[in-house]
Amino acid sequence: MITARDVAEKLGIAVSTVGRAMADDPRISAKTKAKVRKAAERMGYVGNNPARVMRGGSSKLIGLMIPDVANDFYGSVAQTLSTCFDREGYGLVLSLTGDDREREMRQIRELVGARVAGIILVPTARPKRESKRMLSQIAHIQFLRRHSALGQTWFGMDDSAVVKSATRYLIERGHRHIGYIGANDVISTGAARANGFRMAFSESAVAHHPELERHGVPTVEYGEAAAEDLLARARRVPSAIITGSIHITLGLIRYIERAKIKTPEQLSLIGFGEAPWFEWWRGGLTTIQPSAEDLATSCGLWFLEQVRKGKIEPLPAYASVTISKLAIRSSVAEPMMDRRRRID
Amino acid sequence: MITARDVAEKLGIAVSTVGRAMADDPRISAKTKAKVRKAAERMGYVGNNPARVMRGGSSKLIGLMIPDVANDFYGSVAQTLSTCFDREGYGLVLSLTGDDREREMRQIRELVGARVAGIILVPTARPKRESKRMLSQIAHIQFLRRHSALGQTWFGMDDSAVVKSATRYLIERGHRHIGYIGANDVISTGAARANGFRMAFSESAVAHHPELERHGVPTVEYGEAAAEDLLARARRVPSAIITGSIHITLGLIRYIERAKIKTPEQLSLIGFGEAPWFEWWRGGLTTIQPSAEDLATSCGLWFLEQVRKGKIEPLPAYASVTISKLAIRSSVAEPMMDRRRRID
DNA sequence: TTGAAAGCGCTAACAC
DNA sequence: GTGTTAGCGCTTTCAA
Repeated sequence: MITARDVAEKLGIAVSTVGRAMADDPRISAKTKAKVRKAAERMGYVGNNPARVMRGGSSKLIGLMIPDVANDFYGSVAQTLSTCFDREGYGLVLSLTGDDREREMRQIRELVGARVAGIILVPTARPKRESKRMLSQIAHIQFLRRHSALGQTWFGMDDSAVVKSATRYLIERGHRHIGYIGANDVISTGAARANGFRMAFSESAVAHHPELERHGVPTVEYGEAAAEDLLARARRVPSAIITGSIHITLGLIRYIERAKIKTPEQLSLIGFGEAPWFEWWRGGLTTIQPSAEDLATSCGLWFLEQVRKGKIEPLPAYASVTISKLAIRSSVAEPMMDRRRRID
Repeated sequence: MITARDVAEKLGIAVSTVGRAMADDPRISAKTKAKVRKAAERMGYVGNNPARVMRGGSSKLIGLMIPDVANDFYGSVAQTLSTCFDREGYGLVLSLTGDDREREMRQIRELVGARVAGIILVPTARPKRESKRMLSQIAHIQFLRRHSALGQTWFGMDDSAVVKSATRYLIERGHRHIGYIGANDVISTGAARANGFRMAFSESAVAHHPELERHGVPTVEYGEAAAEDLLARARRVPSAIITGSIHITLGLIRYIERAKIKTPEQLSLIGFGEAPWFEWWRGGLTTIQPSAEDLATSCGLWFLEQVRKGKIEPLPAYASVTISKLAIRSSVAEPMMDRRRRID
């Protein structure tokens, strides 16, 4: 592979001159610059970033650690961030944790080893001590989920507030037995969203039934199983279900389709997340809708700014909350009369 | 950040010993290895990959260049490859081209600059000359689409065959006016799939109507516009439509939903791609289904093997075709009788 | 079994 | 305006 030295020798000048010309150093004459540029172009010279990094430069690479990328939400996040970074000449290293702390730790090690300029991460439920220590050596920012032990820099959404308003929406429509399926409390968003769910009841003087809550690992499989479990109840069968995670929403839908449950006649639904097809599913799935693009854009721009300023750990403490909306479509109806009578 | 020298000094030994111990060199005594490992662990030492690369090592980073990542197909591809690479200690650099050749060229330059070990790419319609030249310096493999000018290494699918069989499926069900919306012929998969469409007619002695074909850039917007255009015809309105791209399928569905067209009563449909919700959309969308996982897995494993063997350009000429299937669901019916009479 | 030293490609400090 | 040189952190001879 062609090096700056090759270009220099071909032109009979010094390597440093080549370097300066390529970096558009003001001390170099326009004539030399043109000469160097042309030769570099012709010879197919592309600067060696690892060498630059070793000299103390920043790596132009940013790590993104997310649970997975095969769904609309994280897909959009990756898409938005990659595009955002690309505009500033930064590349995106994609690390998938699978929500597994061991894998998370290995990935952090890889990223630190690659000397990325920074890391944006959706932390797992309980990051390992080693992960924390490694992160403390490198500029990083938490996305969506948050652990105070991982730093004070976080971009997230209004988890509690939006779930509360979705729950209130159901209560106002007459639902009294509302099921909730969400992530475990060890995940910060899981705790916040469940909390929003409960707050809606305490603020409305309608009884909250803890036995209608289900919490677990946010996967499609868990969502499907929890939905089945919740609807198999002998009494206080929920007339509506709210989900607090994208994967769980997919699992719930999978179950509803499998069990051929009529919505919203037999069951009202409020899903979580953002996918084009939610608009079409059975005439439209009402969802709690965080904006992946807004969230990722604000996070990406802010982070780039810090990285470019050469900010090292710790980054300034900063919390940004992106407001979500409740996209009202057709999956919520009033509960069936007979059932409501029986219940109240 | 802690270096090998720091560890060496703390232990009063030479850097080379530290390096060898970390690399599990057989010449180093077990005792020394243990000592070094423990110190490294305690001090939070993580080897500097850029430095290794400069020494001549490989970078443990592989570039993936795809048009976008915010859809189920490419999302799965990225997911599968990232997981596959991770197991072997390789990281994935995600570059999105947006199907734009300028952006593609810049991204290639970035990847070459980062000295990635190799590149897996879905090339744009007409890569720039400069892109070709840069790629010739680095191990790379084409994915899905293929340009002979970019090398002889390719992993793709049975584009022509599967579209042919899907078309035949419609013909056998009595459809005579079948619309096709696919990518431009400058994209290799676009040409191959359109070809399969035409072959189905020539093999079945049913007239092929070129005016029912639409070709353009494979985007949601184009798919939506082409669908509208195709269904606005005064005569020979298609009784069925096949799509030859994921994005175009999404655009077609968007139009069908917007125009409130009944499927399959008014129009039969065969989509392209793989998304969980295709199974549910209006009782099930029949689709041409390439397996993103299979495709990505075979490509990833083969490529890793080459990269690990330290293979440089040109990679051995190799073409692998992953077989797709036609997932038959409920979006195809026989054409309406009156229309069929009128047509024949 | 371990140490010393060279050198990968680049940039920045210091000449001239 | 351009050249010379040192050194980033690592691995790999070559010595011991």
